[in-house]
Amino acid sequence: MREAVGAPAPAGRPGRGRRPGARESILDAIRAAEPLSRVELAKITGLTEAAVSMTVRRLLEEGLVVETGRTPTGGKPRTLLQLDPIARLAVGVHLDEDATTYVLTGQTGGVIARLARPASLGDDRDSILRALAADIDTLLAGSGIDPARCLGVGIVWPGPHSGGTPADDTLPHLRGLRGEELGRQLSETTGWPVLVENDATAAAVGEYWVARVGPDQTFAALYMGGGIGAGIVVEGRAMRGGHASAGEFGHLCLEVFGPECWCGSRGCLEILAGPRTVVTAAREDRIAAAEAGLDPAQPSRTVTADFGAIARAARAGAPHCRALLESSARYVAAAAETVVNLLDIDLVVLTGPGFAAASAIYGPAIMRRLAPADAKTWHRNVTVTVSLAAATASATGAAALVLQSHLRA
Amino acid sequence: MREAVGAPAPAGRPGRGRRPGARESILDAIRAAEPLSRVELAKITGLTEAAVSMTVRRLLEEGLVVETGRTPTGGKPRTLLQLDPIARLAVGVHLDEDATTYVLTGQTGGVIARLARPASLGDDRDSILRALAADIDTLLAGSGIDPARCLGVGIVWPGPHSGGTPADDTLPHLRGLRGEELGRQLSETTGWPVLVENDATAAAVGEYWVARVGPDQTFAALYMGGGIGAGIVVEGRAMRGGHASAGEFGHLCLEVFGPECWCGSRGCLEILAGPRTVVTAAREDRIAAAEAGLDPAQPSRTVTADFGAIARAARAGAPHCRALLESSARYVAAAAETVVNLLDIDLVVLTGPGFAAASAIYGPAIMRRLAPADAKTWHRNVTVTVSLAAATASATGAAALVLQSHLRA
DNA sequence: CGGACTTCATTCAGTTGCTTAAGAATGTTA
DNA sequence: TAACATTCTTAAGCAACTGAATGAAGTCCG
Repeated sequence: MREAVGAPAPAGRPGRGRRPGARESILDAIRAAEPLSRVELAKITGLTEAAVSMTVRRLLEEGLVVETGRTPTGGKPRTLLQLDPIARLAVGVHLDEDATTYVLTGQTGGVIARLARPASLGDDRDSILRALAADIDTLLAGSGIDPARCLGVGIVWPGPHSGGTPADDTLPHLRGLRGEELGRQLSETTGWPVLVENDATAAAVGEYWVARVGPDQTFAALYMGGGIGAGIVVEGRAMRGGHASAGEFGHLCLEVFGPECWCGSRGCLEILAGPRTVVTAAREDRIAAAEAGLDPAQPSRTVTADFGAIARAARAGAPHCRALLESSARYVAAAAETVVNLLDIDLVVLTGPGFAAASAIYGPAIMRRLAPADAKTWHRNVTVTVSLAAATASATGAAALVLQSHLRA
Repeated sequence: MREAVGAPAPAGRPGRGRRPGARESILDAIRAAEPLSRVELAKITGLTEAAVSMTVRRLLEEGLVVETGRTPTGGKPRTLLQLDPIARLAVGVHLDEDATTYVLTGQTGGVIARLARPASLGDDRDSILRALAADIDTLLAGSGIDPARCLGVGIVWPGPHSGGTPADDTLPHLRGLRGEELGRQLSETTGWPVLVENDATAAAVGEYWVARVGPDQTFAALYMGGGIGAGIVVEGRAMRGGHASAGEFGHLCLEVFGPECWCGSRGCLEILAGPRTVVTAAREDRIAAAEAGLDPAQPSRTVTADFGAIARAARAGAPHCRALLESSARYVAAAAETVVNLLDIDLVVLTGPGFAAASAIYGPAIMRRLAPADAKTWHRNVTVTVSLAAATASATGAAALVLQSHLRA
């Protein structure tokens, strides 16, 4: 068991004097496979039973962990340990193209309270920040939980966690705002510590957190909202890349001489089969548009909303919409295969509103694409699943990042 | 500065009680930027000056590091530290399709002695193993170096470091041999500790080692020999994937409905533009075959050798050969862009005999492909370079793996 | 030339987080 | 009730690192 999914490193330097972290290993092991006894923890983490005992005592004193029962053995029964779900909490905020979602999440990833707001929270940065702060207060107040237990706020958007702004034209009122500025300003406004993260990366962390993925699994969370991204977790650590823009799954090249993408390159997944492209195609196909109830005279809704409408129509049997999605899915499947091959991924999780709406098409397409080479050459066993909480995965992941960065200390 | 490029983890568990490793950080820092003084090391590694001082003393006692001068400052001059290039050595062996290469390498990655042998060392496993052992002894004996300084043998092949065998039909006499068996058997035959590694991964480690790449750079070594692979190093650690088959760069999908690849999928880079495909195309094009001196009646040589001939012809101005390589390069460039976008790579190094022969075509093609989106969207600065020692990069990397796994302790 | 100053490096005491080894607690089985 | 099995805790020791003070080796300047 290695280190767990990481928040952005505290600073350029390695944590001074940090040890491999019995605390962290133990908390992560319990999270992934609770309930566990001390002896089991020792086996899993590779620590001594003595070390586990001491560390667990501290965790019990802090209230992070609780004893919840015993299982009989040949000798003294094991005392089982679990995380106290509400011992520590964090707020996750997801700034998406078509909605703003707030969740209050405990150590086990369970959603304790949630709040949905329209995407547009105000006309300028200041009013948006004030609205965010007010909503966070409302969420905490409404939950009935002691705010002292809340460790901070994680905020998630389609941009990188630092060093840049969202690349496409979502979030118009925040345009030009860099991740670190957003974090600092929101921290000043709310008084909470704030972490900023990319939506796909956060979704991956959230999935790692709530779906009890083990640190031994290499996994990718494919996220479809207004665009497509991927969060990649290797040995329990989220990959962010040198400049915090890893996971640009939408800009994998799938056609060397394909159409020009807005990113400046050609044949990207996004331009060939991204949700925006699907929506555009549906609006241009009179039958598909009618199937999905897309009004050509009123092109105003968000990509996510339109895509959802297309997916609903396809589920209801509409052939043109279904064909559009099937076509998109073949590209997404090839891109998924690329990622799986390049990184030797064990587990692919589909998440975000796009895949939540259309997983019945995309999931099987990916599995069909992976199957032949898996059987013939790689002899691996890649699992493709759909997130159980695709709609809130990113917000939960944002909160999980905050929790983890604090529980590590 | 994080942990350095990793040898395969000692065992499933985390090294029991391993500390973040002042030793490792310091050695890695010196390797990447020697000469350095103790105070500089403290700054770079984040350790205290006291800790650096103590650790360096031990390294001096062990002879790993030497003091090599002073630089004046305002006060007491700094004593500069360097690695002793021949304090510890390791043998790297590269089992390639068309040759077997041995290198004896010191701590700084410099090649102290080398030996080249034909690819086919024998007709069965036993005689191959005996030939390997004999050649390793010859190399060591001929170098005039005390064998006690040699830490072991790294062996590199086109297969995974464990859990599998080379996927294509190279190395016919070793067919069916698994990585861990090869390592164990060679260890028994030679008496040295043996590590097995994939050729592309080893090339990446070798490049990290000799080209003084810093742990802060995310980089990919693209390796072209009889096929195409990639070794990826993130935060100073080589990515191997859950089942040791990461870096299957040759099986990125670049044409969703492309031709069927031998891996069982479609449109893979390998089948569209891999060296084997280039060679086949050249042999089928009468003019290109003539340009490269490929005899259609005698199709026996290796892919690597034929590809080299094509590249030489192209360098000499042969238009058909050049066109074939340009065509291949456009696919490779798109695949490189995919990797760069997905993992936020800073540095791409081209290595292996294939790229060594044809880097003049592939390098610029990759840069041309990356440029527009870099300028328009990503605002990053990806460096594309050619390995200075492409021919021996893998063997050097194999040796580097051995050195590192020992110097960490 | 000698003292002040600057910077590099080391020493020493104290803390932390583990390890090993022994032992206490808590059950089952005969 | 004694013997056993297993889980968990305690105690002593070690290794690595930190912080703060000290020593060492130069430059600068009157």
